[in-house]
Amino acid sequence: MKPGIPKGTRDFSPEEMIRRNHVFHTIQNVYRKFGYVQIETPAMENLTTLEGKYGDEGDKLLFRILNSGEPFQKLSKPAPEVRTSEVSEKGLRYDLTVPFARYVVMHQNEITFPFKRFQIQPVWRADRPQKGRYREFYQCDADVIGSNSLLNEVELVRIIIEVFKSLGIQISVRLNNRKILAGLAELIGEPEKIIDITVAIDKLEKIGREKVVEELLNKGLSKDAVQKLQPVFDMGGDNDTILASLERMLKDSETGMKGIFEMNFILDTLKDVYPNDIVPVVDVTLARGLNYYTGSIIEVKVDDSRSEFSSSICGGGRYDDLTGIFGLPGVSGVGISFGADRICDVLEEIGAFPDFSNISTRILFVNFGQAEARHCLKIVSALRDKGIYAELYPDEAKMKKQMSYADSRKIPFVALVGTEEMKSRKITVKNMEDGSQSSLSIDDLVAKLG
RNA sequence: GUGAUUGUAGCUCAGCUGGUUAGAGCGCUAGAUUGUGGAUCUAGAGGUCGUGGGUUCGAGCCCCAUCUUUCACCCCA
Repeated sequence: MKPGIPKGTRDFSPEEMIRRNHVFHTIQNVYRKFGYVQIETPAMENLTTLEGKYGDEGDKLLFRILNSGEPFQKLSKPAPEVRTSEVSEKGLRYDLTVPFARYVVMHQNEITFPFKRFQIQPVWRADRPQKGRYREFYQCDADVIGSNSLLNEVELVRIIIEVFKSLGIQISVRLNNRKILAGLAELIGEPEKIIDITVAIDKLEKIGREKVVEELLNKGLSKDAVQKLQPVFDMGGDNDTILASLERMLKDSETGMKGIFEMNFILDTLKDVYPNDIVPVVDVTLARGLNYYTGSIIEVKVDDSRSEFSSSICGGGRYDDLTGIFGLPGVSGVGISFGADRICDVLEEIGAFPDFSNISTRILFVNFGQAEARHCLKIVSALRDKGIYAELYPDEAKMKKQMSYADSRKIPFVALVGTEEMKSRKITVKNMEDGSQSSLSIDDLVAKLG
């Protein structure tokens, strides 16, 4: 049998894992610094938990797990009409936010609100893989649930900026508010078409004004309604200009005005508290597909001359009632999610990973035979007790082979302890970089490597 | 789901309009060098040409199907 792995999944080599862990640890450290605590949830959830939370597209991309116990046994042979629900009741998680909402409801009596949790785990989507798109990928989520304060939004933006500063990636942050989009839909008298409108508007930059108008008309909007959206197409300038013109448009929409207020609050607070940070850009065209967002919407893209990466690498927003469907209404949450795999792709592309050579074994002991190996193991053990990464070559192989092993592992020192050294209680240490050799006591060696 | 694209040695890839025994570089193994890695030289191992059908006297090359790779659309981290 020829080995293989499912489409859109990947193996990670030791070198890649070092890099990936660097990203995970950087994000995790920032989360911890801001008071977030970690949880994990199962890879699979009940389909009832997952379905209907991500829109029609999302449901299509859910990986469904076949029930165990031969679910097809009772079915007739030639492709019977069978409802998915009859053969599958579990699915792999599509994101971390919905399972988190489920977690909050199930554990509401143990949780002290506001609850600030982070979660770093893989998610699965049955997408067609392409650039920056995998069927298994890691999300690094931080959410605050049980607090309406806009200070949470402010904090999350600050976290984003700190993370990417630590990683060394230049970014741009875009900010929008679902209430503004709802206000616009209200304004043109098509409040129930908010999703269609936002999805179309989102493409403005990509496909241009005419195509967007065409798409809106196709979705059943009247010419008059589309005409009313014109100011949105023309919107430009700095944040204040955009917000001012939105205010003119939405002055009669209570929801819309609330969205504008929220945006202003977040931007003003950021400017006041973090005057040196990059400023999020107000962007009415930012839609984000996830159906459950109700307030702020955040998206981060790479803005680095060294990178061509155009997909978003972090996103988030506020959802006012995600726990409601699980039976805990009136609890608002807001969160962000870093796409670790895409971030790794970007770091790779721009060569911004730190140098991780030499973080493993520092010294390898050559194996000359049973008695020598035993003697060396004692020294190795003493070194490890001092916190020095050391290892003994397990086989009594040829010198060349053992040296090559050290070389390919980039181990900087090799210890040669044969009968001579055992007698004199010394260790011959070879520096693999310059080839120099010296004869040292254990204490000298500890001092050299420690 | 739609439209393209890819698959030949462990890796990166050649392989002419279909024509004898499918090649190279790197890597690997052994030796030159039995207590010294990288550099050099020599030798060697390694392939059902993604898979299954078809066309043909003859298929790595043409046709069909399928899987896989990569990319765009849709959507998204």
